[in-house]
Amino acid sequence: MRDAAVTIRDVAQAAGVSVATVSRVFNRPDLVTAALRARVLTTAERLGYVAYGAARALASGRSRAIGAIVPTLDNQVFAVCIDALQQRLDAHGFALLVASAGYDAARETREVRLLLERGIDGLMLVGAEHPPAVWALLGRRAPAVPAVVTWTSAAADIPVPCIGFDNAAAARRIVAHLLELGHRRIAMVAGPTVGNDRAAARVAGVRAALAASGLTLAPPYLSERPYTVPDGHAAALALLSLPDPPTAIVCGNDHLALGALAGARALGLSVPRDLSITGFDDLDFAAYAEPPLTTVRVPAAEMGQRAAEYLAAAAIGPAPLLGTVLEAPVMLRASTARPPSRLPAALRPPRCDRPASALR
Amino acid sequence: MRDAAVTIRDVAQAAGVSVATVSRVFNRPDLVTAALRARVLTTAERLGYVAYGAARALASGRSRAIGAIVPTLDNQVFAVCIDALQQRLDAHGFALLVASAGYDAARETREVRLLLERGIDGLMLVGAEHPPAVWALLGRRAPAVPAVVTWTSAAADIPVPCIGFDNAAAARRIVAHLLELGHRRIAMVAGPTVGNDRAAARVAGVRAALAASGLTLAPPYLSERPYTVPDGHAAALALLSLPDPPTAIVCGNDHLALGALAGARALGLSVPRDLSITGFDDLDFAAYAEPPLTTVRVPAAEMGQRAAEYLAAAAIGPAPLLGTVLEAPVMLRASTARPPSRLPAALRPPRCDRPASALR
DNA sequence: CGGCATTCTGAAAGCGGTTACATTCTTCGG
DNA sequence: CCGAAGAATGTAACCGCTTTCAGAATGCCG
Repeated sequence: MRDAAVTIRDVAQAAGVSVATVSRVFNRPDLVTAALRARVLTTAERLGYVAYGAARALASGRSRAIGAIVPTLDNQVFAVCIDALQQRLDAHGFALLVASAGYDAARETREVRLLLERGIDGLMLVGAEHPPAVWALLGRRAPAVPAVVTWTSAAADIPVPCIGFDNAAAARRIVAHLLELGHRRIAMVAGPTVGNDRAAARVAGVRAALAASGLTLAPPYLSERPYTVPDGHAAALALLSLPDPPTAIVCGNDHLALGALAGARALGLSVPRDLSITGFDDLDFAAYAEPPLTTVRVPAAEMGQRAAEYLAAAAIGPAPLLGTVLEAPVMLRASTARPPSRLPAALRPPRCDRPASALR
Repeated sequence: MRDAAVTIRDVAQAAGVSVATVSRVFNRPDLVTAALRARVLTTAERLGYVAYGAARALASGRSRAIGAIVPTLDNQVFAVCIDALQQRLDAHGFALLVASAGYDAARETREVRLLLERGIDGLMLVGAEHPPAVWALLGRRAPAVPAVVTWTSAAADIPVPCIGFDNAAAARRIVAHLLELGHRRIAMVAGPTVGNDRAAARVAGVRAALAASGLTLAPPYLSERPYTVPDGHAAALALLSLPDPPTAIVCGNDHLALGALAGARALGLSVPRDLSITGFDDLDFAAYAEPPLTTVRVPAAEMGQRAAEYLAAAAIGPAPLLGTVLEAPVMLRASTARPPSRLPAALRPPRCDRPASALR
């Protein structure tokens, strides 16, 4: 395969020095005389020498590669994080191996193993909830492979530092906003909570805020749906066809909220006049939705950057960080307002003198 | 670093066999007796043995890793492609190294070098236009590292296969649709075309379609903007404040279109009654925008999958593929309609008896 | 101008696997 | 029952680079 590739030996020979010197020119340039260094560099350039990472990793014991596993890259919020992670890692000379686990614990374990096999020097994970096998795998190498967990701040029982935000608190704040506006019938369309501590924390936060006002959250006011726009649409339709429809719908993320917005529109409802809707993530379409979406801004890029800084450092020496809680502010926009004083016309039971189709 | 890591030698010793046998158990299991194989596997499992990729790569000459460089992961369309690429690669036992080049040729060259250094067995690139250094680097290893170029179908002068679609044709079709509806004043908000053959091809396509109807495209009807929502907003505002505003705006991607939609709304225009707007990409918010966006569906996931299949194959043996042109259908939705019969009220020059603010 | 501390540079031993080749063990045909 | 072909396993030579250690070159001081 790499038959004709230029190796360090070729460079050494062409420059009339030893391989050790060539190696030093690239790794510890300060140890080599300026003149020699220049000669080697020139020769290397001329020959088109590209050091072979595998050999380097094998000899030095570090791969200068970091792994990251996200639930999916389909969701822009994770993609943004990965983008930031990669750029920052790049600045430190690390490469990024990505894998997506699709919200599946078994697949995640598999990916961790694969990444470890690749000799990664660090690993970024999303969320606090991971199969025990993951932690076991991580600890196997000695010393254990440095890892960070993002998207969460609850560092409770996990053996690695967190760089994230408080999902529950953010959910609480957005519900508090709704309560202040006067809403009492507040429903939630959550993401799937099994194996997903972030989704669960958001539900818990909503529930806590409601409880503080003597309200509760339970099906059918609480529904769990995959994080997609069509699911948000369907969920909103279901909620709004309830005999006692909510005046506000809290969505687990912006995709669900965008769908809910469309659902409300399909029913002839005006948001926020007839119904308030909130999202979570603050993706770039959120501020430009119709109406602009009140949502929680998730510091995706910043998590990526901080994770990169931490992992780059931890790959070299001992880890200087234990936990970081980032801000996740509520972005108040036009999709929330005071609840309507009475049931919106579009939701009222059909009467004989009006076309029943309004309810569809 | 990897002091206490379990090596193949540990497994061999514990299982009472030679390292060669252990290696064979994992790579050519058919060459080992079932009984022995089982014994080795059990021992490996018990010891928690994880083969070290770097050593493997060094000894075998292949890293089983593929690289991918995209302009940015911020744009969902690329993230979707990468997600598909990774999943498919995973099925073939390959890992994925990603990097983003931020539409910057120098940065891209750097990333290619870095990836090559990592010993990748294949590389996915976006678009046909790349600095010569990239091709040089790719050919340096012998045989050359297999590469694919996505997002384009114009395989003209590039030395690697393409898996993509015809940007110009898609743009032509969407403009044809507009022309059929009766539009004559058609403007375009394009992405930055320098160093970006896709953006340039879209402009060319629009121009070709217009030319076929005796129309032309030039500033101020043509403006280039970064691919962001706010830029689409600003561009639409600029276009609509022209003395002779367009009745349709073709946008280089969905982000620009979403911004344009918001811009039109801000001016009090109703889309599509007063103005038609089209996008490109068909991101998941497009169908749920208000109004739903007429756009071109870019086969992002499919390009990722096909690139994975090709690269996985090419990494093993000779490449079985030369070029694939995928469909990029126009999705007709509600953001396009016949042009208004006369200048919309909101765009008419202010008169003394109406508030001038309508124009802002 | 010699001796010693200080730099630089080179030789060579791995790093943890893979794999060509040698060796040993089976299995049969003659 | 012997010998050879064939199957299974072991031996050891790399893969390309880093890094320790020793030796050569240089600079400084007395």
